[in-house]
Amino acid sequence: MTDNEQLRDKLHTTNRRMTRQRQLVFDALEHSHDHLDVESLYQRIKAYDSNISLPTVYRTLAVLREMGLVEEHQFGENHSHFEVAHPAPHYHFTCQKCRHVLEFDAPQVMEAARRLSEREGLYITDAHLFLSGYCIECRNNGEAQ
Amino acid sequence: MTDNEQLRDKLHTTNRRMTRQRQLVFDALEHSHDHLDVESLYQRIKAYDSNISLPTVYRTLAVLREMGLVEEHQFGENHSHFEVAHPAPHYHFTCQKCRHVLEFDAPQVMEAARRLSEREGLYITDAHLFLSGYCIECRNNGEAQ
DNA sequence: GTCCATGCAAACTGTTTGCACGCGC
DNA sequence: GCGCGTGCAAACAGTTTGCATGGAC
Repeated sequence: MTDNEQLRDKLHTTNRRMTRQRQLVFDALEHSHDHLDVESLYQRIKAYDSNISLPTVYRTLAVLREMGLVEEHQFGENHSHFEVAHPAPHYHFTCQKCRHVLEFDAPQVMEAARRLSEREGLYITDAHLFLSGYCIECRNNGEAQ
Repeated sequence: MTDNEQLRDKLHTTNRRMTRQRQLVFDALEHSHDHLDVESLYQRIKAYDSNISLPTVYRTLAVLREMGLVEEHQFGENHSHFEVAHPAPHYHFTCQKCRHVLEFDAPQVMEAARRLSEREGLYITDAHLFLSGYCIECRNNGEAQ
């Protein structure tokens, strides 16, 4: 099943329509392996459809997130970043200087979450581990530490 | 050393002045063992000084955070929550239904961070682990899961 | 043809800034 | 008294909403 079929399918089973705009937003996220904020995403999509509006991008992202196709992250900023949902849990480090994002996994985190949920009777649906500091390049440039 | 002396001291060593407003903001955070958002904090402080302004609360929080006396958290919302800084690293779970915040520690997290930083040459200054889901009360009330 | 999705403009929330006055040191 | 801190109002960034038109099914 191609990604677009997956999108069409998920939309159909939730009584939503496949539109050019939704396809464009999803494609843009798929083809960027970055963690785009809404404004950057909007700019990229405008290259393919100069008429698309920012509210449509926001509404589409909300729909995609609701359907579980994309994930939203804050990264300690006042705006959101989005990426296509990965099957495996994964976490993020961002450099405070160059804003580069590094993804990593750490099975210890789900283990800690599992223990906590057992002890406290929680039902945990989301786990975000967000590290920040300085990456090796920024450290070497003497820009910090 | 009392907490107010600690505040006065930190202010002094960073060439800042002790004001009634700064004292009030710090006190309010100290006496609430919650994770207040700025609006709630503002409302509480207004009970002691009805003239204090919201920008002053924001400016004071920025100063306290810079001095390392308070910590800021996002909790996946579009506004910030603040708490007095704890010596030990600690993490948060919030219930998506009742918004209750549970603090916990998990040494595995710093261990994972340490390994990652060694492997990638990072200098890590902050680690936030944020879990969310449903607390035991909200599960039992059949409100979710 | 029906009704959901879009574009536009305007509203809204959380936060920050410019500026003149006031108070800590 | 000097200059940082405050209150007020206004600006700002990111996001959401109301509404009339347009397009998916």
